[in-house]
Amino acid sequence: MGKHEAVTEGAEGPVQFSVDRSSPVPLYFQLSQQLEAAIETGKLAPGSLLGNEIELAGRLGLSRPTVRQAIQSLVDKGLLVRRRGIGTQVVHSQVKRPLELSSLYDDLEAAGQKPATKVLLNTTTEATAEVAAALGVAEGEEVALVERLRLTHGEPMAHLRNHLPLGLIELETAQLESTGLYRLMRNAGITLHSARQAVGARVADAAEAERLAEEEGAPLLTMQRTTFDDTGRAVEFGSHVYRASRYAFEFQLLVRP
Amino acid sequence: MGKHEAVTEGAEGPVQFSVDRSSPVPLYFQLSQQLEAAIETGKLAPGSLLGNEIELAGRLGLSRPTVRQAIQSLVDKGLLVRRRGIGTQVVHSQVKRPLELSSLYDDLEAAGQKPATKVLLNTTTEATAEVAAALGVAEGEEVALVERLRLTHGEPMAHLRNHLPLGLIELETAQLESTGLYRLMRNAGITLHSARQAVGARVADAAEAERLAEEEGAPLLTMQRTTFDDTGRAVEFGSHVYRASRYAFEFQLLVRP
DNA sequence: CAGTACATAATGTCCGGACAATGTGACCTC
DNA sequence: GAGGTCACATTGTCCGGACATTATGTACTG
Repeated sequence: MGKHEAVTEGAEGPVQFSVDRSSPVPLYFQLSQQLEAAIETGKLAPGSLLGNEIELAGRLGLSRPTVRQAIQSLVDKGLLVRRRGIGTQVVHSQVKRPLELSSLYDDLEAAGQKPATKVLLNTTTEATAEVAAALGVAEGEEVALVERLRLTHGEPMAHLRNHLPLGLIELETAQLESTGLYRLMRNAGITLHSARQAVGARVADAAEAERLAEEEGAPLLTMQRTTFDDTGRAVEFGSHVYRASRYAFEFQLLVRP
Repeated sequence: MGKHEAVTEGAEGPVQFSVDRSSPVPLYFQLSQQLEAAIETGKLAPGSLLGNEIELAGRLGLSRPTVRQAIQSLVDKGLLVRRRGIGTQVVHSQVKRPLELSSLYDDLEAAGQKPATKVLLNTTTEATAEVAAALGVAEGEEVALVERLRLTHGEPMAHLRNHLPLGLIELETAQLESTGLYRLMRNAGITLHSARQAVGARVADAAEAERLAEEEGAPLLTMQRTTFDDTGRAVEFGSHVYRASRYAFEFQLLVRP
């Protein structure tokens, strides 16, 4: 199969793109990945124009809709901005990543913190009113309960309590200690779709302080999260407490046009 | 101009859609709005199939790409889920709204809380190292500074401190007390694009406690936010403190597939 | 010199079709 | 009856074109 190539004027000379029609990877996806890589490595400088869609399509041997689909996916990610009559520009700010439904485990791992997990509890319990409402089950119904302590550098960082409906996934303590809950759920074939979160703060009582190696009255960051799969089922309800002295939520968010 | 209509089987009978080709509103947008309205009012029941794209297009007198564009926008909003070989389903969870770059003012107003704002400070100051780094200006450069107290039911809820580059917008105290900062910026022609946020917690010191009518040692929720416009300029740096006893961040987020 | 009108360039919208990939269910075979 | 095979339905990808809309710059006009 022939490879088509195209050149776009970057900051330090031209940037090359090419697509492989014999690959099973969709053409628009090939292009969007190359564009994203070029942007992230700085080969496409912030603020620079991308060159018009028609010509880019022609040079790559693609149709304009395909090129547009590639560009659109990066616009949705916040990496590009389109201006009618002007062109498409590389956004010029420190966009890192938008808010994702990532687990604390993944966050820490990405930050190179090598998180450790200690499973305090892995059992079942009767759903309280709050848990039942969140998971959409009857009050008093049996649900899975996991309590974990997340540590970095041997120091506790957060206390995580999760309730899950039964029959969804078999949680083994060993797995829980070696990876994050979301990864386990994804591996079990559950398609995470959305989550509803609430973030607040309170001060530690004696028991919490003890668990987290803080003093009584220390500030704590709290998060409650209900996660849904793509059928709309609630698949997890989490009630977490973080030491404010050691953790803060950081995220990027995009304005939907 | 002829109107085409289409019927999709909903929960309690058929749902009608129609597009008006004489309208300047894009066809895909007309359709997506009607679909969204039907979903929100429950005329399209959660979990119900949408009917295949080809037929829907035919009945509306639209092409399939146009119908797909309408559906895609709702998939991006998390309202619909596509399954290859199956069809398009109405997601059936309590999706309310994804995380948006909304101001506290809008949040409270939407919740029917009638927020009041008291401007404590509306002046300029020299940028500290932190502010300079966030706004991308030189340390010591003159920037605008606004401090506001946000109240509901006569009770303080949050202390808001914002730094802005000079020359971007003229902030008048009267306007600041009657609406939110983001709305003022949008009205001034600034296109908000993305923001980087950090949410943490700490306990109140004596001065903060006094300002917020809390006691010393009370838990506070803190947020720092840098907002960028679509050219990548930092247009605002906010450093806010909320009374944890009266406020928590709530939001919905979607998993990007 | 200022203001308008026009040409130009780029993205936005829309069409009609083609083939591929995938999940479901029915049918058939053993 | 159990299992595999195949037809079918549906979304996924891609094409090539057409016209509309909007912003920019230029040339013309008063």
